[in-house]
Amino acid sequence: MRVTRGNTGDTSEPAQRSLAASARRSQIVAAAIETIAELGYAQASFARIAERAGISSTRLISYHFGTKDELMDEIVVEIAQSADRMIAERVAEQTTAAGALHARIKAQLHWIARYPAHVQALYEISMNARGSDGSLRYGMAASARANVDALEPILREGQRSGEFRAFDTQLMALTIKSAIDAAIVRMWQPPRLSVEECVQEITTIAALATRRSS
Amino acid sequence: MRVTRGNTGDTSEPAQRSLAASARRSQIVAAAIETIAELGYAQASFARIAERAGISSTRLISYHFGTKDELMDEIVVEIAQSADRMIAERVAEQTTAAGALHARIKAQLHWIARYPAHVQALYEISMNARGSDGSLRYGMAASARANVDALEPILREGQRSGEFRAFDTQLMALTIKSAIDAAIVRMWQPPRLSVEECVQEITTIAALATRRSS
Amino acid sequence: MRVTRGNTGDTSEPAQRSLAASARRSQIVAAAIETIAELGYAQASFARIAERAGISSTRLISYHFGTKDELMDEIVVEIAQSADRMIAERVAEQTTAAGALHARIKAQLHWIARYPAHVQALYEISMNARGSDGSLRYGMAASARANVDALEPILREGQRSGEFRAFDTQLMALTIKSAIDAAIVRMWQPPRLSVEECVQEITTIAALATRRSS
Amino acid sequence: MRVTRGNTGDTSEPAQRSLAASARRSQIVAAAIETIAELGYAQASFARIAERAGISSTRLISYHFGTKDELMDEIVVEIAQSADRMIAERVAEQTTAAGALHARIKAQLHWIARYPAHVQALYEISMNARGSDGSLRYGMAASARANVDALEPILREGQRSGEFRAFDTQLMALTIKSAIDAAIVRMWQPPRLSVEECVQEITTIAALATRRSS
DNA sequence: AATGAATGAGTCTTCATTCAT
DNA sequence: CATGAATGAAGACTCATTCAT
Repeated sequence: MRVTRGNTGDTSEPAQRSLAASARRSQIVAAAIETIAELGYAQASFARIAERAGISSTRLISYHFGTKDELMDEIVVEIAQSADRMIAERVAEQTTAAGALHARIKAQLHWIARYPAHVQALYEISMNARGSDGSLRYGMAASARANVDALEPILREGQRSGEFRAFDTQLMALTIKSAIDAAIVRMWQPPRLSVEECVQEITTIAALATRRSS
Repeated sequence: MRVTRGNTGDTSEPAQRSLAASARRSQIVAAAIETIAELGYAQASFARIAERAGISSTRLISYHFGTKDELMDEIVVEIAQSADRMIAERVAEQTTAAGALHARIKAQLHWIARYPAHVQALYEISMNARGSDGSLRYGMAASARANVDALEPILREGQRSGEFRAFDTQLMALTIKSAIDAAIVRMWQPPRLSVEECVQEITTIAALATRRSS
Repeated sequence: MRVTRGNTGDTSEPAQRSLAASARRSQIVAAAIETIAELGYAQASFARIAERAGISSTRLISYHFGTKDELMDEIVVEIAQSADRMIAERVAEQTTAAGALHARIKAQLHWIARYPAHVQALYEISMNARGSDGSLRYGMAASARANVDALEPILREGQRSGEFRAFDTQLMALTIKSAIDAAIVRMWQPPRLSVEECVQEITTIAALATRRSS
Repeated sequence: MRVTRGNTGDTSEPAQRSLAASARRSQIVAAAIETIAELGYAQASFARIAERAGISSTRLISYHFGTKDELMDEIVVEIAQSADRMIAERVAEQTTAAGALHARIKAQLHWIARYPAHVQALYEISMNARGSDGSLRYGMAASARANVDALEPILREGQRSGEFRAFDTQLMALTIKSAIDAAIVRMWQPPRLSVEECVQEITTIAALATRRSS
């Protein structure tokens, strides 16, 4: 991992990205996501990303994004927004904690089913991108954190309202998030389950694991 | 230019490793595990491994293991055996499926707590080691497969004996495995839970998710 | 470990070489030819070529040519063109087969005398450059083939017109080509013969070996 | 090419090879010849030779031969003796220069046809083996010299006796040697000529090129 | 907004040879 | 007669980044 020195020498890098990201930027981000998803983080060199993006020189990437880390930052944000757009609204309209939990699991699984490359890429990046000191740039659980952070309030609310039993909310949130990850494998590797089947199984497990014992 | 042709090139690789792996081999494997766990797979170069092992030249590694892939193979086997030694016997003495499931979760979590570097390293290797065609050498779920394969028979037996309800055994196995992974995060990242607390939480969840509804 | 996948790895190899090969490319090709001629193919490492070319890093070579094989391809083409430019026209103006044969031998020998390094380098490359399967990249007779292919039509025409006797045209072409190679030794190793003396001897031999017996 | 330092340290290398070369030595020499013939000089590493010889360690090679150069020396001698045994006697019984020339060409071609690997290996070694100063260890024409040195006396005798016309005997010897080399290509690369056909063609050419004009 | 040229550090692997026993 | 262990040098090639225009 290279020591990032300030790019003092460069004279003409676009100082502030325009509000509407340029087509070039999107093109590169898309190519990077595909490349990372397919070949893995370590193999996703500027050269291979450029090749997939159909641009002649890697210089365009560093021109638009500066360093590789900055490109990754943008990718992570892009993917997170993609998921949020699809998930948040479906949860908002729920009134009970159990309903919100169910809705969130369902929406999450549907997003995963729809954007497999995004899932893979986010995973690769969060597990491999490291700073110059060797530590993970996005944290080992970066891909998890967003989901966990969104799940925990639901769980706490369920406990407060009496819908859910007592348990460690953070670990339960992690477990549900992990169960969703498990469903990814079940959806992608034969013998495959459908999205709906996974939703059925996971929501059942979540319900059993969280509800007050009768 | 490289005439790829097995590793015939290595002058005199020890043809048959002695039954008790040499001290040097163990030393290198241990250093490699530590390096991978701390810095990640991509950063675990021969140079860094050699440095940690306290040997003068990277040549010693390729001398003993041939290629990096072969070193990784040995590490994976070593780690798997380490886990098996600790887990298998504790499960064997159980008579009920629920008991076996409980014992396995507990033993697994204790192994994880005891050998964190092994866990990390196995994870890094299985997620990053790739063959020349770009595919994962140990499969995306390699670190999972062993556990899943061990869990599923327990679940099926539980369904057969009537202890467990009906569910997709493979997905349930994956989910339990993932719940254990989730506990890893909970054990390692503050605010930390103790091993016993994790055992308590996870076994409860597993019991609730699998038992016949009353 | 190496993910062999074309030379996608090179960050930004110049996509399309400008029509007039850049000065740098020519400089490197020239240095490579000299190095190969003097030290032999196996010793002509990027490091030694770079040193002779007076460039700071071997990276410049792989930047401009990608791989060593591609550099060799360029050298071979360059040398072949050099020879063709000098030889073809002198043969074209001949009207008889005997005349053409004589002209070709003469032109070939003059080219050899003038570009000894090119001759040596072409020889070294064709005899040593090998593909990943171990086979010769340019064929054992690559340096010969061009000459043989040029000679054979002349010989066949001579037989057709009745100037020449019956013989195996391919073997005769090979023999004449080899006789020219023999003259190389005679020109370069003491006691030396002059180019003209060699022309005289070889054309005499060729004439005697091909003409219709009286 | 490594600077050969005296092997002062080694305590037990066989000081003088026994008169009858040991079976091990022959085995290694044979494996080396095959390896060089098939893969080329540069690829004929100790490791690959050992592999083909079926011995476990390259140490055996350096044990028996000291350095690679010494192994090559032995190979060259071995091959030269092989050829001499087969050729010399057939020439000796000739009484005329033309007869001797004919006999030598024939015997040479038959040896080539019979020991193709020896031919290839000798060629590879003479063209590639270099000393620490970069110069060819056996000379560019090493494989040629023996034949040339044997041919020239025949040619001079033929000129003295009046059988042959005036020509540069050294160049003629080289040319005939080269014509034989040409026949190698003709014998080994399709469309193939038989040995006898090659003998016929080459001896005809040699006769036409050398005899007194009528 | 884009591009060509250049670069130094780093990767794994291969090499013949030497030190021990 | 044989072998296991170790080694330093060198190989081609890949990497993200910077300098120019």
